[in-house]
Amino acid sequence: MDAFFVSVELLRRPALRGQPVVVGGTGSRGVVAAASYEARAYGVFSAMPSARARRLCPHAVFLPGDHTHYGMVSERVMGIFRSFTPLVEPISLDEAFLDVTGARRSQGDGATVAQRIREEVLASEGLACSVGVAPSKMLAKLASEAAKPRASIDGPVPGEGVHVIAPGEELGFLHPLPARALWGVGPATLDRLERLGVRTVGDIADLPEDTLVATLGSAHGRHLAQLARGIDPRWVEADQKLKSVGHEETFAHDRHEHETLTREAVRMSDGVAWRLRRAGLAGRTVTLKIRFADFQTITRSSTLPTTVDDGPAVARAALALLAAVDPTPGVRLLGVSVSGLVAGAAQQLSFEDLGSISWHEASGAVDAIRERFGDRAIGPASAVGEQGLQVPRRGEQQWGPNDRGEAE
DNA sequence: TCTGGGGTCCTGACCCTG
DNA sequence: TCTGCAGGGTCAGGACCC
Repeated sequence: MDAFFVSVELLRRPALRGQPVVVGGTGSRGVVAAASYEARAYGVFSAMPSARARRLCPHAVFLPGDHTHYGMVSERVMGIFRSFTPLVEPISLDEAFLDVTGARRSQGDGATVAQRIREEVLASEGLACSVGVAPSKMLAKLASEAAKPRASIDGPVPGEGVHVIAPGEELGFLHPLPARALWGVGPATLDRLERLGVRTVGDIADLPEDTLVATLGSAHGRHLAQLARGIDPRWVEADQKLKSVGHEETFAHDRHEHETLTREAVRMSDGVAWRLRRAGLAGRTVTLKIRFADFQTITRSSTLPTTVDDGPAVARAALALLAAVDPTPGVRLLGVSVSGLVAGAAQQLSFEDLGSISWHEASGAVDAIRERFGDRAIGPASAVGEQGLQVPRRGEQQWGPNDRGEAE
């Protein structure tokens, strides 16, 4: 999807069309989630600190993101994709891989299917998307980027909408691209590659695989060597299993006291456990993540004897890890996640009782109350702060806190 | 300039076990 | 009993993706 979050907002606020619009965190610690092509012309890009975006483009309209709404629109768009092929692998809210090999006889070739998908998404949702058609996932992804509109100081330059890389054309397309274009080449890898004199994907392809392995490690080196030669054997996987569920928040102001962090950890544990139960999952490993004021980030994890899916059990493990951390230098981010997931309820019930019922049964009652009265109707008493009960919702603070310290 | 949130995957260190 | 080794699990950190 092209500038997905911005495009969705423009449907709700058509008066903003043609203006620089930025969606993301609006506080001083927020980041840009998406920028309209008009804003991009000023050098505003996603993942950029919002404060910097404001300096670059002070007259832009800044909107807080609405993750819930984007999620609903995304579901509908994915539904359109699935009407063309069941083999849809979502990468994010606004991107997906589609394997249309089996649909060619009934729907036409890749380019035809791509064009029909674009027309359908535009007609149903009013949203523009760009499609890459290629023999492999990585090439399709790069082709879709080649098909996108471009920002310029004279306004957005329309893209071709559909870009096709036919068999035999892979290396001609791939090798002139900058090395950074390859999936798996981020700032750190690029830095190492540049020390080898690498500038383009073709340069990577010219390097012996042994050199890449010695520079980047075995798995990463071999993987990049293959990608640079246009070899990408990964299939489109329609039903990928979730491997971890977590929640983390950057605070508007650093926290220095154990008491505050304990309350936050209980609140997050409750939210994570609730999401696990709704997904029908339970996990064994609880990880606590802490980012200090100087941006040093540590993780501490604990693997439990049995799987857990209730808030008190997750919180117990998280608080035990938190107890060993000194928060006095200032903590800017706290996170709780659960991994080692298995389908189904927790293996063993907690022995702690609430009178005559177990925590597991209590969690079921909590879920029923939230189902009926909303997610903030009930929660752990120890998580109640000055603003009342704050059960974390997935993505509600996706792009950073506002300066009042509230979720956006 | 001052850096979000939700994820996945990889690597290396360390420990335990056979 | 001690030592070496291999393999697996755990833990922590880093890099990357959108």
